[in-house]
Amino acid sequence: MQTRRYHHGDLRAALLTRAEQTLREKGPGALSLRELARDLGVSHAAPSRHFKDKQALLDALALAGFDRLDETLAASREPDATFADRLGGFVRAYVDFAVANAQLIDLMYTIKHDPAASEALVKAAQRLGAMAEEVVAEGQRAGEVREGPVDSIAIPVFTTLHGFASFAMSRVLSPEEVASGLDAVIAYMLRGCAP
Amino acid sequence: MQTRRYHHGDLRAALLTRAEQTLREKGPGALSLRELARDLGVSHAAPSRHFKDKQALLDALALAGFDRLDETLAASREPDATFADRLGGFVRAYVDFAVANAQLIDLMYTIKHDPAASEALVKAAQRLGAMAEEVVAEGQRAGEVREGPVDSIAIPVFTTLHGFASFAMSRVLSPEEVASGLDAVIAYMLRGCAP
DNA sequence: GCTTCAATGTAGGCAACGTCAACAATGATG
DNA sequence: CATCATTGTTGACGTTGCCTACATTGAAGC
Repeated sequence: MQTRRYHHGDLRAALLTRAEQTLREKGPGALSLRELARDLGVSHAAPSRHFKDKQALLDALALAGFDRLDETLAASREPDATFADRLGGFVRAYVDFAVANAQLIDLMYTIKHDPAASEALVKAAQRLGAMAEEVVAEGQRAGEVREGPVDSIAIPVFTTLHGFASFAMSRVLSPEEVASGLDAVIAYMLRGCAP
Repeated sequence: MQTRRYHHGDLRAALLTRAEQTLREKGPGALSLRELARDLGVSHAAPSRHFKDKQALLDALALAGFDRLDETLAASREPDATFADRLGGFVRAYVDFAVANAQLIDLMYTIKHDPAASEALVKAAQRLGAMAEEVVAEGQRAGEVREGPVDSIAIPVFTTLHGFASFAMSRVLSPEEVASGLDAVIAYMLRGCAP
C-alpha cells in the first residue's frame, strides 16, 4: 500500500483506461467525471486538467477507438491472397472488433455525427473507408472485381459491413445468427462485386 | 391568450411531440425533463405522471418512431412491380425516413441495444425485418431472387440497407454521395440477390 | 543550490438535473 | 352532491458538470 502522491503520474491515461472500462461495463450513460475521479483516488476537478470537457474525454476515447480499429484492420491484411480471402479477412476483423467493443464503436460513430467532430477524429474515420477502398481496388486490379469507379463498389461493401457489424453489436442478430450469417453476407458481397 | 387550466388536457402527447422536436433540433443530450416541463408551462414533476423515468419517455419516443417507420414502409409498397422496383422502393423509403429523422433512428437502435428493451419495442423492430423478408420472399416466388433460406438473403440485404442509411444519417456520406450512391447500392443489392 | 514558474491537483461553490414524497386541484363515477 | 382516482404542484435531496481561487510539485534557468 503505497502512500498517495500529490501527482498521479499519468492521470490522463488512467482516466481513459478507466473510462473505457466503465463504458464497456455500464454503458455511456453511467460515465461520470466525478465518479471516475473518485475511482482513481483523485479530486473531482482533477480530470479537467486533462480534458476541458466531458465531451473532450469522449472524443479522446473515440479517437483511440478508431486508432485501435485501424491497427487491427491493418494487421489483419494478407497481401497475397484471393480477393475473396482478403475481403473475408477484412470483414471478420471488423465484425470481431465491433462485437468485442460494441459500446466503443457506438460512441465512435455517434461522435462522428457531431458537426463539431475534431479533425483528427474525422481523419481516423476516413482511414477506415480508405482501407476498404484499397481492398476493392486491389481486387479490381486482379480482375476479381467488376470495373467502374471504386466508390460505386467500395461504398456498398463498406455499408454492408458496417450494417452487419451494427446488428451484431446491437444483438438484433443473436451470436449464432452472426456466426452463421457472416458467411452468407460475405458470399453476398462477393456476388455484388463480381465482374 | 387562454388562461392556463390546472389540467393540461393531453400532457403525455404534448411531451412526446415536444421531446421529438428537441431531439431533432438539439440532439439527445439536450433532452431534459425539466426543460420539457417548462416549455409546456407545467411543473417540473408533472412529466413523472406519464413517464416514470426519463428512460420511459425515450422508450416511448423510440416505439413511436418504429411505428411510424413501419407505416411509412408499408405505405410505400407497390404490390405489382418487378423485384427491382419493389426493393428500390423499400430502400428509398427507408433511407428517406432515416435522413429525415436521423436522431430518432439513432435513438431507436440505441434503445434496442438495451437488454431491458420493452417487448413492444422489440416487436416493432422485428416487424421491420419481417417486411424486408417479405420483399425478398416475394422475389424468390417470382424467380427474380436466388433460392435458398430467406434469411441468407434478407439479412445481407437489410444489413446493407441499414448500413447505408446509417452512413447517410451520420453524414459520413455527403447528401450528394447519398443521392448518387443509392443507385449503386441498389444495383449491388440486386446482384447479390440475383439467381 | 536556490528561485521561479508552468503543470498538475485540491477545495468550495453554483446551477441544472432526475427523482421522490407530501399535498392540491380536478372532473368523472356513484 | 359526495367520493376518489387521476393529474398537477411544491419542496427537497443527492448527483452531476463546470468554474474560480488556491496548493503542491518538479523541472528549468540562474
